[in-house]
Amino acid sequence: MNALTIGKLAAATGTKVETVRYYERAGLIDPPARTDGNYRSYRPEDLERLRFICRTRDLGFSLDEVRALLDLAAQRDRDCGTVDKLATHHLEEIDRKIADLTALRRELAGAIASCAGGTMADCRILEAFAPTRSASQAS
Amino acid sequence: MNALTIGKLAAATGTKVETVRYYERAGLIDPPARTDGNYRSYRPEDLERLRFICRTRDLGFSLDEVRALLDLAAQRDRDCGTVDKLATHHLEEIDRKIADLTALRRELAGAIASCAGGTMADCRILEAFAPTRSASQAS
DNA sequence: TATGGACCCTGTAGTTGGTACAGGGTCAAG
DNA sequence: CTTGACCCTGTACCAACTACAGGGTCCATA
Repeated sequence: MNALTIGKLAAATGTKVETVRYYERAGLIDPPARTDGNYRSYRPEDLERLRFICRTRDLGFSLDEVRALLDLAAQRDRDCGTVDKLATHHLEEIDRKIADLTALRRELAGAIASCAGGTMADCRILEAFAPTRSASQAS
Repeated sequence: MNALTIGKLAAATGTKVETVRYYERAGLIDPPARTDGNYRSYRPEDLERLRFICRTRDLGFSLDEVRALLDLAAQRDRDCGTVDKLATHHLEEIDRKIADLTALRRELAGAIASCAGGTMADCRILEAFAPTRSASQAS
């Protein structure tokens, strides 16, 4: 009745049709029923599932992690400690990335700040990128 | 005399041999001279160049940007404003990434904090990943 | 001198998470 | 009945490597 075409499903979640098909190939969503004309026909639950996938992807989980979360969510009687572990691990990774980017940002900002213009030959930014101070001599 | 094999070059920069060959294919480093046995033979300048590439890659520049920086650095008499622009633009991107990750971190941390354990069925983390509160009813 | 192991060569395929066609079929409105 | 929007499959492409497979080279040691 309230079946959805792939286009509607994609539109409802802000994904692209190709991405939905890709998720099917990747085993994140089950192959749906087909209409007489061989169109994919989705049920409301499929929309929920896709929304879950989009949300977790937005939160930076890899497709493998999303798969794991979906599997876990399906086992409704089990303890949710595993989910907590997965999420916490992901949080740590995010923290690592932020720390890396912050360090990198400081370095780059320092290099930029030290440049007073002029020619390439005495550009402090390029100098900061060259690992030895003699990087630009010699023939 | 002080010619380097690809292995030495890679070791001296902390890259892998395959990566060096990849950079050659990608046009970041010139095809070096070959020995009688058809081994690549690198000069000290090549080491400098590879170090520059590694350093800028570490700072998060894309290979395209690295290529541009290398081209710019070679034009020693020109004004270095372009380098400044490229670096500043990259810095802005890093800031964007940090901001994105920070927002995401907050969301994820919130979800994790709200979970008090129990079964999947009442896991707050999973709930936070489900976009509608009715995501788990109906057969 | 022979041989073994460390190194090098080319070429191709895989990774992640999609995106972009090409070349068709289907469906609903006018 | 035609037009245009949508759908189908299959394949190739993106970054930036990485990992083989199947061979060749080099050199130290027995």
